[in-house]
This record gives sequence, structure tokens and C-alpha cells, in this order.
Amino acid sequence: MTVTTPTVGSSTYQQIKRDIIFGELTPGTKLKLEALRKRYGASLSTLRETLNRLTSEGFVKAPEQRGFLVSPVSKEDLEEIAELRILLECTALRQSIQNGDTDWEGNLVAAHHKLQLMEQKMKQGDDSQKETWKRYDWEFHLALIEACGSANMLSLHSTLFDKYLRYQMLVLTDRGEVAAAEHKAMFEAALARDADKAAKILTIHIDEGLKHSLSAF
Amino acid sequence: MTVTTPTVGSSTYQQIKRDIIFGELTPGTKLKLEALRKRYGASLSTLRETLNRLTSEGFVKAPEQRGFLVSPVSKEDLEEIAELRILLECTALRQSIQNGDTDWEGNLVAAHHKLQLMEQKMKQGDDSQKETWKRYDWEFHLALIEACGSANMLSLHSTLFDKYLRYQMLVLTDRGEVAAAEHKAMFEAALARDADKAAKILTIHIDEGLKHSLSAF
DNA sequence: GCTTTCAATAATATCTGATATTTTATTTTT
DNA sequence: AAAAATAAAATATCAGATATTATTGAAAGC
Repeated sequence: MTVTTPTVGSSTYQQIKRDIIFGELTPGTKLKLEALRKRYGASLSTLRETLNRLTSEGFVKAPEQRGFLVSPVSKEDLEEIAELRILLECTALRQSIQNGDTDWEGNLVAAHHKLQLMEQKMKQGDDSQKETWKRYDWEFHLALIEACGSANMLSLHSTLFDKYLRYQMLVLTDRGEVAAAEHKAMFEAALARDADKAAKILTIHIDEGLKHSLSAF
Repeated sequence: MTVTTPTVGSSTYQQIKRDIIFGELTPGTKLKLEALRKRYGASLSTLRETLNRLTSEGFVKAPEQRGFLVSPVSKEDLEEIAELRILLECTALRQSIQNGDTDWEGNLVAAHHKLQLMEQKMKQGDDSQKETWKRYDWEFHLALIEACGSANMLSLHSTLFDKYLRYQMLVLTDRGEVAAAEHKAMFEAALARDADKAAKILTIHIDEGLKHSLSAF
């Protein structure tokens, strides 16, 4: 399910963003235009457009007059992001549980199923599909809140999730089985329309992830 | 206190953003590059960078392959933004009230004072400084939450506030005196460190503003 | 009259290359 | 070794070219 984007712009955008999130572009690194041009095969103009977008989203910093750099990471930043994610995602989750229709349920079941299969693979040490796994994780969390009814909320959440994900990728180990159990519990609570319970687990889920990631500092 | 920005990029960014927020660029309008070049006196490359930034922030839409347009407005969008603003700003306000030190208090007093003076002028029908007034409004709300301790929070809030402001500017009338009273009440509650009360007033403040703006639809 | 088709026009996305200015790195001087 | 001067690298910005894609308006068909 590779998303083929028509324009050079959107495809380099996706690539660079991905490379930042997955740590292939090290936090704090200077992003020299000439080097990027070679690496991503896009012209300077296109690259600058891309970097401007990423700057707005916070993945790149652009101190005036001195180009671009991969946003640095810090303990404080991670803590802020986790906190914001809890705030927004829990709110969205509650709304979603309240509004969600049959389509939402169906989609959620599917998303959890896919994630869960992948989690089993990972458990068996098959580390080759880390990126796909994280995508399923992403999609599951999205499926949970997708019926929240606010496009603005989903948009903010999406960026926050990606930022959080970058921190997760910085630590080499993950909380595999524990996280999987939390996913399952959230899934069940959501289907049972138990918003309080779902939100509580989600809070723990993010908080524990935070603690785990904090070990990278 | 005109902020002189060194680079062409940041200055056109500010101008276009301002023109969108203050309605000088009508919602839904096509942003033709050639026309923008004449209007803002920047090259296509620079303009495209700027528009990409604004797209990330949500003030501009960029459907693939068909240029840019000023983000349209809608009742739903406004409602979502108001709701998110309440969520984030109330949270930040509580944290700020808890953490705020003497500097915070001082700055808050100053911000409220300036705003209040301007509100009196407006009350007397002096409509010439609407933009300055709104800036003071902005700065007062920022002063309230500035001690929340989360740069990420402040950044999200900033964008949300601007979006909300755009809707305010679409309706020709404002809630002058009532809003001023709310500002005062919030100010006092914050100084008294009464977070519950402050948050409650803020919620009303935003909600009433929402209702007022909704009349534009 | 209304919809479809096709050509003509306009606009976009993208690239290359040039220049003034600013940073950064290097060397020289004190 | 710190400060000043110089050289090299990188940036911000612009202009102009091209292939591709959208949009518009006219012609044709129903």
C-alpha cells in the first residue's frame, strides 16, 4: 500500500519527514541544501518548500539566515508532547466513543486485528517490519479517535503522534507485549463504549511509553 | 513597535498571514502566484515557500496540482477551533496559574492594563485601532497562559488563537464591553490564583465569542 | 437547450543558474 | 591565546525556461 504521490514536492516531503521520524536524519543535524539535493533528488526550490512545511510542523528548525536543521530532541520536549498527546487524544477518544457508528466500529476492529497480528510477529523477534508495525500502531490509534468529529483535532493529533513516534524510535527497545496488552484493553473498552476506562488506559499507555522513551536521555 | 524582519521570506509570511486573518484575503479565494508577486513584491520561489508554511498551519489550502487558496471558513470549522481553544487554553491557564512567578504576574498586570485602556477607547467608538486592540487582546491571553511551562502548548495555542481571530474579524461587530468585563474577571481570578474560576470564565469567554461569531453564517 | 469533446489558454510544479549577503572557517596579527 | 582580517561555503532571493496539468470556451452531438 505504498502511497504514490504525484508531485515531487509531496513525495520528498514524505521522505524527509519519515527520515526525521525514524531517526535517519539525526536530531540537531544541519540540513545542507546541496546535500539534500543529492540525497532526495529534488531541486533547491522544491526542497526549500518542503523544509518550510516541516518547519511549520516543528520537525525542522529554521533560524533566520542560517538554513535548516533537524529539530533537536530533549527530555522537556518529549514530556510536553506526551502531555499534549494525552490531553488531545483522551478528549478525542471520549468523543469518538460517544459518536462512533457502525463504520467506526468496523474500522476499529480491522485496525486492531492488523496491529495485533503484527505485534505477534514482533514478539517472535521478527524485527524486519518495524516501520509497518509502527504504521499499524498509528492506524489503530487513529481508528480509535477517528469518530471524534473534529478535523482540526485529528490534524493536531496527527502531528503530535508523529513527534511522539520520533522519540519512540530513538530508543532501541520497545515495550512490545505490555503495549500490546494495553492496545487490546483499549480496544475492548472502546467497543464496550466505556469512555472512562478507555481514556484511563490510554493515559497509562502514553505515560508508560513516555517513561520508557525517557531512558534515552 | 513594527517588527522589522530581515528576510523577504518572513516578512511576506507575516503580511500574507495577517491579510488572511484580517479578512483582506477573502476565504476561499484562489491565490494566484502571479498576482501575489505583484501584491507582495516577492519572487515566486519565496511566495511558494511562504504559502507552504501557511498551508501547514491551515490558513491556506493547497490541493495537489492546483495551486493555493485561502482556507475557506465554515460553521463547523469555527466550532472545532473554539472547542480546541477551550481545551488547550484552559489547561494552559491552570498550569500557568499554578506555576506563575512574580515576573508572570507583572507581565500579566501590564498586559491587562494595556488591553483595558484600549477597550475604553474602543468603547468610545474609536475604531481606528482595531488591529492594535486585537493585538493587545492576543497579548493578554498569552500573558495569562505564558507560565504554563510548555513551549509546544504555546505554539499550538498561538495558531489556534489566530484562527479563532480570523472568525472574529469576519463579523463586523464585537462584544466590546462584555468581553472587557470577562477579561477583567479572568485577570482578577488569575492573580488570586483561582484556577477553577479563571478557567470557567475563559470557557464562557470563548463560548460566547463563538456564539457571536456564528452569526456570520 | 444541455451535455460532452476538443482545442486554446492559463497556471502550476519544477529545474537551472545567477547574485548579493551572511555565516562559518581559516589564517594572520597582536 | 585572543582578536582581527581574509577566504570559502552556504543561504536567501530572484529570473527565466519547460513540461505538465487545469481551466475555459467553442464546436459538436443528443
